[in-house]
Amino acid sequence: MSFLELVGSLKERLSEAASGYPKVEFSILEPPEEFGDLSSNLPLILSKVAGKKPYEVARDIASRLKVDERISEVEAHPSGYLNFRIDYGKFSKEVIERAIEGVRPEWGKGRRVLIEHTSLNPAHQLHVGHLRNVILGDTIYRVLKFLGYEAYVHNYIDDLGLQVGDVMLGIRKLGFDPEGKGLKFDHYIGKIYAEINRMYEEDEGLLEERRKLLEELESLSGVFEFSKLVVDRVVKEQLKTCWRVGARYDCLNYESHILASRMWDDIFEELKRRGIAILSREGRLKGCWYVRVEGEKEGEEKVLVRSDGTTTYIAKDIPYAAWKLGLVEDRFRYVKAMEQPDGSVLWSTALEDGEERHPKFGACDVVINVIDVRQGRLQRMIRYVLERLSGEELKDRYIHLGYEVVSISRDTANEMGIKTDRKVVHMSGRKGVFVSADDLLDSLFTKALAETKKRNPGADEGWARSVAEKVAVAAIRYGMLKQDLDKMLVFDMRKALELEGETGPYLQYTYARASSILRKAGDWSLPESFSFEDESEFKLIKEISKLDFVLDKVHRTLSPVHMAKYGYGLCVSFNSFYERLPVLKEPEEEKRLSRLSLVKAFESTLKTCLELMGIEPLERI
RNA sequence: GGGCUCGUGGCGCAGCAUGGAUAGCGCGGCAGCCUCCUAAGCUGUAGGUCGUGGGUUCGAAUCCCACCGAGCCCGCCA
Repeated sequence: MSFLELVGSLKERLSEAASGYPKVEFSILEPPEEFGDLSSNLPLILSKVAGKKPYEVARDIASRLKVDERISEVEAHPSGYLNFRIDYGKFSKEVIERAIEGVRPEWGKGRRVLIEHTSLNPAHQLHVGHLRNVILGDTIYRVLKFLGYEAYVHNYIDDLGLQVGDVMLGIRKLGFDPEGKGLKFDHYIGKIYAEINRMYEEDEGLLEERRKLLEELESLSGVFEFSKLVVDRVVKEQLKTCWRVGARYDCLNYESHILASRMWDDIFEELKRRGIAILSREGRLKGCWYVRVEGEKEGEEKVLVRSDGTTTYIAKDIPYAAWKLGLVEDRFRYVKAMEQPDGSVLWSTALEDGEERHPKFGACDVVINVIDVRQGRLQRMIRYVLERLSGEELKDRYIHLGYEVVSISRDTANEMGIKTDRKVVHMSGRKGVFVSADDLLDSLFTKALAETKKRNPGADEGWARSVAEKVAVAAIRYGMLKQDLDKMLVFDMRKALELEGETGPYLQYTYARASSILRKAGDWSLPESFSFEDESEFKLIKEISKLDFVLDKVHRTLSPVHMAKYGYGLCVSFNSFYERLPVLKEPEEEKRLSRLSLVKAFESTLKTCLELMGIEPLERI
């Protein structure tokens, strides 16, 4: 029985014991340590409706309560709480055995989920803001996959956007070096992109040139052919960065393929017919087709089709979203684009000549779009249009997983040569103001390599480099996950390079400590019965048992912060156990084997937790 | 102007869904701990009007309202 199940069972038993009272909502929570392992506020709530003193109700319920055998003590506290103690003699065995077995809940079995993340413009390299997106999306993917979902990761390539127009114009004005001037190709194109944006300020005529280029791009001919080559090279380089931090994808969806599929034309007809898309005959939107969300005021309209007949971003997103949900037939063809470092195939949509056999993409039960909060309104609008179209409530099926942006701290901005009085500086690829993801990873690698060598004098160079790379990724991934989605992440180079305290490397270090004990233990097997006596052992067992409790929370909230905090807490518990009690040197056989089992259970649980966050467990560090 | 989000020790954050028992953690400060399973660690200590005011309640960091401060969105860009 896990912690989640224990809480569930306790709640049921409490409801039974309180059957004489009105039915109320109550909770089971963890009290401060001296009050026990679990407690319930049921008597406090009942006292209100029953008009009795909380303590009285608590004693009454305690006397009727038949608890699970894993609960050894029930106390009606004068405060009105019911406090419980876990019988670790009984609880430990199943917790440890289950942890070692690695049982996993299958809450998503039989359900298809589509996660879209990354989706950055193919006009520049990734900066740390994009990294937050990639890492959040990838972590949610890992968790949902673990929970038994049939999960697909999609990366949207906006190959017809303004940014591509900028790049094409930039190349025309600045020239094109197929070698990328010795830079990583996405870095090179990013420089052109920033430079042409600077040039607009001096020469407004360039904007007209770009408009013509965009028209040509949308016609899917002419400059489009060349842009495709550039875009694909940039995407490939961006993917290298994403792979480096452990992400993987199932399919790249190209905007040009959505356009070519003519899915929009059909949906547009339907929107017109149903009166969802409205033609503006006068005023500032004259000649445009727009939507207005019910209840919103005049002036809140969103244009779908411009007066010149071209479509806006939101219009192109509607058929794509409908495809994701299976509201329209799948008109895409698919080809194998490349193999990824994890060995899986990355597919791509195609215009024609697709593979006959391919995984079934789209048509998912749940769609999760990982996009920063600034697009919240647009995402709600897309969902609104889809709801009008399908007549279905999509709140639980079409989810915008919004997160706050990453900005740069004043200190780091100053070090980068950006003068500012403000507390933070917002990143902008267009202005060339950003912290490069590749550069950050390189800096972290260099620092981690020095640390690894310092701690392992004479170690093999290849081994040290491999460890350093994994430590670097752990640092960046944990750093991105440890604060909740609604908090702006202020990037500070000094803090980002930290490898101590609540960081990814701390978790890896703790894992290595446990691995080291198990490696040196030789042959051993689980004892008949466990012998634990120390508070630190009980605490660790309890933490281990909480894995599915935490998974449940992440599943419900889609917020990986809970996984991060859990992994950290698990390690804190282990380290305090580690510092207090010997394992290998414990003279009593039963205790030694019990502790070894506990270490094994911990190692197994932390491993799961790390893998869900995309952090490599390291046996030596 | 309308909408969304955030405000918790010097700094960075958990806790808020489901109100309750001394408000947790990391960094930084101070004091300790390596003849012992990896000190990327551990222990102790100092430091908090939970933005402000009001309301609901026996009880509010948590729920409601107002205000203040910060950020974002409100484009025929994406």
